[in-house]
Amino acid sequence: MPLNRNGHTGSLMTAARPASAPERQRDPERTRTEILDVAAREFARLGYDGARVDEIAALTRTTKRMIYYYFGGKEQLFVAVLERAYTEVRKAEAAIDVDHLAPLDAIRRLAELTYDHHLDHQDFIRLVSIENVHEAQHLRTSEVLANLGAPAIDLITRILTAGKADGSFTTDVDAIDVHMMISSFCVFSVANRHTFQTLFDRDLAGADRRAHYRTMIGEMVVAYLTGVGRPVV
Amino acid sequence: MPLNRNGHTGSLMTAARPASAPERQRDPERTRTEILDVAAREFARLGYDGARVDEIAALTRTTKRMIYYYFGGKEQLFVAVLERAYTEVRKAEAAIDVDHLAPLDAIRRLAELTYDHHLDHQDFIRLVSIENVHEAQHLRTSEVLANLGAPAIDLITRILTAGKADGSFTTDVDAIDVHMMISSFCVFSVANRHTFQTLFDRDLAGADRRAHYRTMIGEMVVAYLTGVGRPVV
DNA sequence: CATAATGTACGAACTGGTGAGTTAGTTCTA
DNA sequence: TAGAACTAACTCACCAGTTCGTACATTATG
Repeated sequence: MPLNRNGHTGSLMTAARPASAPERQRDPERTRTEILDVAAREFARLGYDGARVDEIAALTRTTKRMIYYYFGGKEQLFVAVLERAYTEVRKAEAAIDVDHLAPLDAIRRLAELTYDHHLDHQDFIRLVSIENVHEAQHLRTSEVLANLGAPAIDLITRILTAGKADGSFTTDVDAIDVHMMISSFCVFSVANRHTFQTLFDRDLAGADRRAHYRTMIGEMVVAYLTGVGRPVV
Repeated sequence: MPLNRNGHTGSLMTAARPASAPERQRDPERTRTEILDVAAREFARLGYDGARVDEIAALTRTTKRMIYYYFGGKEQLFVAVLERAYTEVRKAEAAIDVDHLAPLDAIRRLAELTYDHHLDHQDFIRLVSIENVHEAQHLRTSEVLANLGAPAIDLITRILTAGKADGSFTTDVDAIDVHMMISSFCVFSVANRHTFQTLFDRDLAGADRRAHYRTMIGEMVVAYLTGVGRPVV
């Protein structure tokens, strides 16, 4: 299992060794990252209480003692996992560029990109669900994650402002509500996939339905922003 | 703590005793129900692995032994909790009557009623989230819950058929997708309440916002069913 | 009095966490 | 530059408290 990510804030930032370099026996960067990788999988798979520190350690090339050495405890490890996951998502969001599109196309595109992003990061959605069961008690204690939602809202605000200015949006709505509308659809598709499948015999996240639901969320948002208040024919 | 619910499928359905009757020392019906009530709260609050059998027993007037006597184990207890919760929700859904309304009003009303129902049963939504973390493994083993989604879909199908017939719905969409659209919004409002609050400083389930979001989901559905495909002004 | 219902006490396995000692790799010094 | 000195990184063995589950005794009730 190759390790290639690097998000550690060490005091001395060691440059990534070239592939030809001899494998170090001691590599704090690698150890930390590997623990986080495994922990993220285990927490997403089994929940906070379901995941076992011993098992996480066993799936690592290091020992349980190292988890306590680097993170302090199970709870702090979970917070670290959440922090890294949210930070990565934020980076992906920041890469979204729809400013060059007309407002209607921009908001549709944003919805579709959000949908794809959620479907591609199902473990992250699971972690968020788990954190909600715990009433966001870990997220709340993290300082790293303060004001993490702002950039996404700013983007939507820009689109809404432009759309109202040029008359393409007729519905008066605020950015957080639009974000919530898009998120709810995308999150539900992943988070409630299993009970929905059981009750309605339809896999919301199945590869064969992705295109359909991607289009649907785009149309939903556009219909809402252009349709409410317009007289029905 | 008064007990008043009664959903047990005992072999002999004992009629509810009048309030004046002497309190029985042994009352399997009451014991079973009380265990289910407490277990539902604890599982919803802490998740499957977070909830403790000893703690559930302690919050009951009976002992842990009775949990094993009546349900067999922690896992079967959780399944019983899910079964009762889903069955109650089904009853509430069956009580919804919008057949007398015009299609547009009917679908809007259904969305609004669904929203209220979700907000009033947040513990149920939590149980569903928890069950999804476990990939619906308990729900799948339950025979009681087979085809539980059918009535809800049938109702939507009737409304959609009527709306297409009289021309008030222009968008071609199937009933399960409409259900999913409504559910995603309502479920998200409750299930992701805590992380959303933390990131965006807005309580989606706050009493002061319920009217706003109830209206919003109604308008969303109506806009989607009437708006997609119509030329934008 | 037969039996369904209930309480008591206990145990085996697990689980998060830690004390204490060891080693790889770096840096300082003569 | 040899090697001493130092420290971060690491291993091992273990513990104390917990947690699900059960054997066995007891009592209410029809």
